[in-house]
Amino acid sequence: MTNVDIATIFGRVADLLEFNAENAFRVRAYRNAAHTIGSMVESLASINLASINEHSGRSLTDIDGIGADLAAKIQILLDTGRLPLLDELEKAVPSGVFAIMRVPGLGPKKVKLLVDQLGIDSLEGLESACLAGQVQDLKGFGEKTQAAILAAIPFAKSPEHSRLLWNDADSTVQILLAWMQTCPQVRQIEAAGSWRRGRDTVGDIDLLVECDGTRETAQAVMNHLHAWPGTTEVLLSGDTKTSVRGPQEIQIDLRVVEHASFGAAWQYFTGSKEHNIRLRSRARDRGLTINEYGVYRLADPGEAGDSELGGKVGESIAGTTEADVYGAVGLPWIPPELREGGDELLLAECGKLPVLVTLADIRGDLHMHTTATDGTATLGEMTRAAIERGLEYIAITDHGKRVTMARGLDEERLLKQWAEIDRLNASLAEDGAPPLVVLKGIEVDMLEKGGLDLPDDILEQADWVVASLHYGQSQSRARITERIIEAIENPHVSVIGHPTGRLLNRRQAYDVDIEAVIAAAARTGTFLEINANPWRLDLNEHHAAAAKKAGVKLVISTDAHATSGLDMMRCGIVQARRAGLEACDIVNTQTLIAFHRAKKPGGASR
DNA sequence: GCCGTTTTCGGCCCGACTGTTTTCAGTCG
Repeated sequence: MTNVDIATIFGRVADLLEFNAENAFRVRAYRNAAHTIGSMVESLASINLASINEHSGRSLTDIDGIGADLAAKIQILLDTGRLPLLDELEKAVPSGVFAIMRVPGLGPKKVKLLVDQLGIDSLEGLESACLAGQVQDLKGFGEKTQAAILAAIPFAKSPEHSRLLWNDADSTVQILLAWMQTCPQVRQIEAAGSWRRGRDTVGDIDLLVECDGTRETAQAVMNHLHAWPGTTEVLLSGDTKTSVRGPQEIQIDLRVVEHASFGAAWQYFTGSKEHNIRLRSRARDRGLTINEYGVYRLADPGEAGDSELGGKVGESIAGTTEADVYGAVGLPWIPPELREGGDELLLAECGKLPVLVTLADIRGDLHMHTTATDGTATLGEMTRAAIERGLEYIAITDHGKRVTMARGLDEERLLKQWAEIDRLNASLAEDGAPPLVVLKGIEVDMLEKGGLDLPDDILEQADWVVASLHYGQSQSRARITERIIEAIENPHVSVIGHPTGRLLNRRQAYDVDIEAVIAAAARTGTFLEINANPWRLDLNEHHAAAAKKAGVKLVISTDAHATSGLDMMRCGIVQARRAGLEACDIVNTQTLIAFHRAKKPGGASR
């Protein structure tokens, strides 16, 4: 049982408990546990073993949100691979329920009614019941609800709606912001939600607009979104809030607020939900309450009234800016990338928030391809593009010969490329200080049978060696882990490229003991990559944070296959920020001289 | 089901929108 297995089981228990209308806080406890466990790198099995053997002070109940009961359930899962509670729940609930729950507008209560009263246990059954007019007669349903369900069934039937990659969502966000700014009633507009927190994928887009506070202007702003050429459908529209469907089926939520509430609303709509729950709990402890309109004292509820656009009229403490909202509960402003309901409030409280790395900190890019293998730009073109972007050094890392599909380089072609790089560097340096230094690199492949696809006597001549695993991804966890650790132990390997191999929305990571990989990297001084390609973002934020904790330095690289690929660096930066990384944790924020000093001994030095 | 410089019991974030209602429940974020 891996952490992910256990998290999945707890999530399923939460779903089923919710369907049974169990205590909402019990449901939340299972969901929280699933979320926490799913993002942990340290395996529950090893924590459990350590606590049983009593040679460690750490036990399962030390994990935030895991009490005696859940700890016992985790142990049962580790011992037997099954959870009796889940088996029981699944026996009592028809399996088609989860498909029905995916119909927008149908939650646990309504679905339970459909199941209990009409015996519906599938989407098909639901469809025929609607067509027969049976659904509208149920208590709490009606004609409109029945029609809405019927209209939404195709949506629920279609294959899992995948979330947008952050980079794709970002493009839509930029277009939307520009469009909305052409609306004269818009005084200020910002995007919030998971896009702002920089999650690797984004489920919907949240926009926040400030206007003068009257109903008419709020309506005009919402109408402007309805009129956006990308809007395909208006899902709902009230006094201050509207939702539409946009390109690629993405849902866009727009909220209109007054100036005095803008910061509170931005904070609220940025989330995450868990972060907001913790922040609001903290407010309650201090006799305050936070909503999207501001921070208020918890006194004289009778005095509270409503303004035209909603919100309490009473003793408001803060709300104009986010910093004021955090300040009202005694905290400094917290960067959105850290707002996931982990330990960020604690760090903020004791003044230990990291100073997160920014794009401006980056001096080099250490993973890219050229036309020598599967890139679309030549060595010269990539170099010019890097200079235009203000980089001080780059490493050319075309594929090694194992990647035959990309015409991977053998010894002869690689040495030829390196000679070309020597000449290029010389010409760049002709007029004094070179604008940029090109490093002689290679992306070697970790072979299925072990070892690398180029020999050590070649690799020792390189400035920079990326080792990646492209083949044999379905091998066992033990075998894949062994292959990667063997590469880490090679003195010439500088960094492990995209260490887990995931492709978002397309392919799972290969099965690898990432804890062991991180430990080996720490032991040998090998770097780990945060691959900035929007499909990869690999390592993910949890792994990258664990690497930092273990003392491993990270490299953010674009893996560019075209000059435009160099611009993806910002995606990697966002990922690194989510991991809480500072400039000093990232190798390619260093000057070229410091970078050479930081590499492990074994490679060539310039 | 978790959690505790007030607590081992009694709390647990907060509000908009819709449809079905006649004051509110369910859903969603």
